[in-house]
Amino acid sequence: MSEPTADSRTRILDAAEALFADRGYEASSTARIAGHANVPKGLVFHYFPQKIDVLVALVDERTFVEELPDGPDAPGALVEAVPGDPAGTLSRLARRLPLHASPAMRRILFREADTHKSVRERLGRLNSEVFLRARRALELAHPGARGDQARLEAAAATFTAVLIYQENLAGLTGQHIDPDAVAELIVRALGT
Amino acid sequence: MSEPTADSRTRILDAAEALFADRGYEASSTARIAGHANVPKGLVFHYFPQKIDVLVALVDERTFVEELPDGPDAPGALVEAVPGDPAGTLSRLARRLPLHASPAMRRILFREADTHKSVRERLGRLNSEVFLRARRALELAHPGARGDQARLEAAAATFTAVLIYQENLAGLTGQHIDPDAVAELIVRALGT
Amino acid sequence: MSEPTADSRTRILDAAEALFADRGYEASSTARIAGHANVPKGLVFHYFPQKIDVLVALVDERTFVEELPDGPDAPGALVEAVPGDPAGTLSRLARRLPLHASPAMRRILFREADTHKSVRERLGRLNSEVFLRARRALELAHPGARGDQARLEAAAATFTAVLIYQENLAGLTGQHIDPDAVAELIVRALGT
Amino acid sequence: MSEPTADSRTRILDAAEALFADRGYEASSTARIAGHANVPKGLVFHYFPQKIDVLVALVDERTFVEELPDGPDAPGALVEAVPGDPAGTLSRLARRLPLHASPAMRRILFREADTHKSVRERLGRLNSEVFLRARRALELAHPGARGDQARLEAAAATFTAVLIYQENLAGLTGQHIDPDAVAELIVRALGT
DNA sequence: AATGAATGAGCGTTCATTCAT
DNA sequence: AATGAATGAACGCTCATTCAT
Repeated sequence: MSEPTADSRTRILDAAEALFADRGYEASSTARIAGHANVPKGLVFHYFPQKIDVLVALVDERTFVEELPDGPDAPGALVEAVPGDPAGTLSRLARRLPLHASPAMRRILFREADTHKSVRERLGRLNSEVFLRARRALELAHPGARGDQARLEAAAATFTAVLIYQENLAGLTGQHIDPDAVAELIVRALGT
Repeated sequence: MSEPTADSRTRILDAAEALFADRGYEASSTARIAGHANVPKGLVFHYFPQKIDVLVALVDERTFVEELPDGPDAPGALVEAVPGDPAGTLSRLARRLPLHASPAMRRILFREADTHKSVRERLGRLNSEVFLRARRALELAHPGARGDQARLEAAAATFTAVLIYQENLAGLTGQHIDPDAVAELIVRALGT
Repeated sequence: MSEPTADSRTRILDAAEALFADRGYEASSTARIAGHANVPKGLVFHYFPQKIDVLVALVDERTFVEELPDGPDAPGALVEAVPGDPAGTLSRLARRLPLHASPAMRRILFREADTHKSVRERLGRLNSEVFLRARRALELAHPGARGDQARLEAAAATFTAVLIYQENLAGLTGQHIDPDAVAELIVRALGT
Repeated sequence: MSEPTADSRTRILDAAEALFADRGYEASSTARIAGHANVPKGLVFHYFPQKIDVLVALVDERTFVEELPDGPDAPGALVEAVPGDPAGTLSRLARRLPLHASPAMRRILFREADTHKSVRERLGRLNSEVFLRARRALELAHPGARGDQARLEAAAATFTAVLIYQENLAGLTGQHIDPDAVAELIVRALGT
């Protein structure tokens, strides 16, 4: 038995996700959200007392940053890590960002981050996570790099920044950056 | 000796610069701009027929991307370039972005880029300029890197991205990146 | 027993009808309409998304052109027609214009016709209807007038124009025209 | 020697004439008039202290109702009158309205009449004049019609109304009326 | 006579939010 | 839980008019 129409709350969130991604939070009125969701205007405020709560709920419920389980040294924590192949490891990380979110939610995450604290926090968590993984991957690949802690951090931070903002940057500046090339670069910089 | 009161148009732009940087373009009403500038509401529209024209005027008049003079090989074109010291050259570039703009205008440039074409274009110009200079610096430092054109470009693009977005990224993700460390990293990656 | 207060939408239309008739559409602000209707400004736009929709609604809902029922020869189609008494027939038509509308709506109909298409269309319908009835009346009265089709049409058009614009003309030019006298004139012109 | 550019006052009136005819008095701002006239905004108010004065000046200076000279029986007063040819006389009147005004000024005259007293007065004068001439023409043609004074007046008023509003009516109702046919009709109505 | 900056009331419209039902 | 009428502050913008120069 297939579901009937999704329930109102879900439909409201669906509509908001599409609209926020398309035109931004400010430019999406609650009335329009209700219209797209095909629910009466008042119902939006029944579920979400303030407009901002819709955004918060979206970020809470529809983005998920996959965190490294257990301690930093837990076995199997980093599926993509392959000792001895640091560039490949980073490339795989690039292709499997530890972020579960629709493309629309990704756009929202970047677009609203500088105006809304809860969004910014989620983005910060994503950043930490990617940074952590990149650093771990580099550590695993270069067991000797211990003395170069500072350089390793800079490498991980650089990779993280480029990786997370890649899409965004291309839209703003028109310049495309290939994450694989950056991965290779980073690895060379730390190379034997 | 204090200046006489600046003329109204300047006061309007001053107020807008401060407000746009502080709360964003959308959230700064024309009435508030007029209030801060201490001019009547109508005067804003006397000088700037549409609100967006205030933003455009700010970007036009208060940001300036310093472009490389003459041809690509003009002497003195790249004041920060010192052959044989690529890392230092990049570091100097990091400290002297070819962008003349107040801190407030920089915030505006990054913040409004994805919503307003004219802002995006200015940012694109800045990006190109930094990329060009970074690439030139790396070429000068590594005359032998000719065969590695692709890697050189990736290096320049990576450095540019980190450099331009550094401030922004720190605000969004809480992670600080030291441009000097990135410069050193990049240079190492291109190796001897 | 006085009616309970009419609902808001009705009160808005009442206020607009009075104001549009009194000072014209352009000169009646939405704020003033709301004030007269004793409703908050925003409510006007709840019911009528654009100001023009108020005028359109008035014309749609508060003017009605009574069209000739059935086919052109339907019995009883033209209640005022009395064969053999064409002047009387026209006079009766003059006294019972096939237009159901308050005096205020009539003023609005004439006043806004040249600026607003929907008003003009309604007025055009009224004109056609009066013309049709006048022509029919003359045909019934002068069964022999078949050869004079052109003259008959001119007569009907003349009568229609004078009849419909009578009130308007008196206001503009100060000259009053007696529809009965025109009816008699028209009939004489078409001879025995 | 041809004139240099017309003087400012004239240019302002030219611009206002074109704009008022095109979009109406209310919808033509003084700033736009100044723009079209290529004069500074302030100058409009130098010549015409209030906006309405522009309209008044246009009507005063650019429309002229040619009045019957001398007394009502002055010889040669009615150039188009030809005793014995009343229909022809009326037709000639239709073709040579005693109104000197550009097509633009005619539009203004009809359009603004119901909102502006000075315009309405000028239109009233035109109406009287046409009425007078039509009545005189009919009197000359039908010397015996003395007993029918009332009918003669109705005939003249009908002809006047149709003649003056002909163009206007066609625009509003889509119905065209041929003044010659009306002339013939009127004359038949008074016929021998 | 000529100029354009200055003024402020008012306009149509939007919108988040409230609330009685 | 569900509804949509009601509310009023605020928004971007227009405009006739004033006035110092």
